[in-house]
Amino acid sequence: MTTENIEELLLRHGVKPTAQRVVICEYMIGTKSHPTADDVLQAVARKLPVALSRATVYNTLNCLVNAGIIREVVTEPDRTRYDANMSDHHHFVDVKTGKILDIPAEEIARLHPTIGDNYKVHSYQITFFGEIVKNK
Amino acid sequence: MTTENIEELLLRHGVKPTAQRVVICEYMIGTKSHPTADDVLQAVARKLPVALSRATVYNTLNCLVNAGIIREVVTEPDRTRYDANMSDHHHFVDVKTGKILDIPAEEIARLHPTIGDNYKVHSYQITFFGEIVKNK
DNA sequence: GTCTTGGTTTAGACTTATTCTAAATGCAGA
DNA sequence: TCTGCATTTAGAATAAGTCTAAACCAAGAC
Repeated sequence: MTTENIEELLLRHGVKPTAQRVVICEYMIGTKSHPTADDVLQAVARKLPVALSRATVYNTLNCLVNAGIIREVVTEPDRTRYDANMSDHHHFVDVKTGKILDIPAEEIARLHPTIGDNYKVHSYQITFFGEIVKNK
Repeated sequence: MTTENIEELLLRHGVKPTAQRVVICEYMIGTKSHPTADDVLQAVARKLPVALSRATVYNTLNCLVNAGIIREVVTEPDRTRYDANMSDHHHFVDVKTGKILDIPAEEIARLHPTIGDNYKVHSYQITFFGEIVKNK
């Protein structure tokens, strides 16, 4: 994706495309990994002519989340990861390497708690976020 | 559950039942909430004749997790919650109050992303933990 | 072109959850 | 009773993330 396209993407979501935001967004769109804020800082800092502040990385990531351009992934309790894949999908965490893979929603049916084709599932967790309609 | 039963439970799982562990485990078994380590400390500290150290609460909770007596619940990125309900279930987070409810696995089918009987689901996330068998 | 305004970025201080450390404690077995 | 080893403790250390106040900068007003 070109820089101009990134700028358009940001504008379309109501985010003013500053240099920092463009380069962070570009990185997020271009990676399939699920980086932490610190990963983003490491990867992006050198691409900017000026110093990039940690606070700006956090600001920008939160900004992109609020704009609906990326989403948070909560798999570990001590750090937030981010994912620019906004399609309907879930996550598979390799407990040995910590690697996180995207699992398309339509593939879920094949992933039975016992054994899938490509994955051996030790455990899984479904978390719903929403509102209680009728409280017992 | 009586204190003797808690001790037996701990022994059965290979955990030496010290006074601190018994009282923490008892609290976990007795609550349906999903307390943080700090919640546990607040609730349990007064029940012990001696001071209870924060480190002991963390040690004990990790110990109970490793023993398979309780499990971690990861719904927020900045704190770990614990759950003594070891049955096959998932979680519903009320985004307004932060309240966490247990959803039995067999009830999942009724919880469609659109609307359930009792819950309005805004979003949900499934996270699998396991090993990659065949890596593409 | 300059001035003003409001949003953005910055460095560093701060907060908060969790882990680490080293000393004190206390049970279990000899 | 003595000894050894796991457990507990208080407080220091670590690390993710937020806050703050000052500097910066782009866009519109004049």
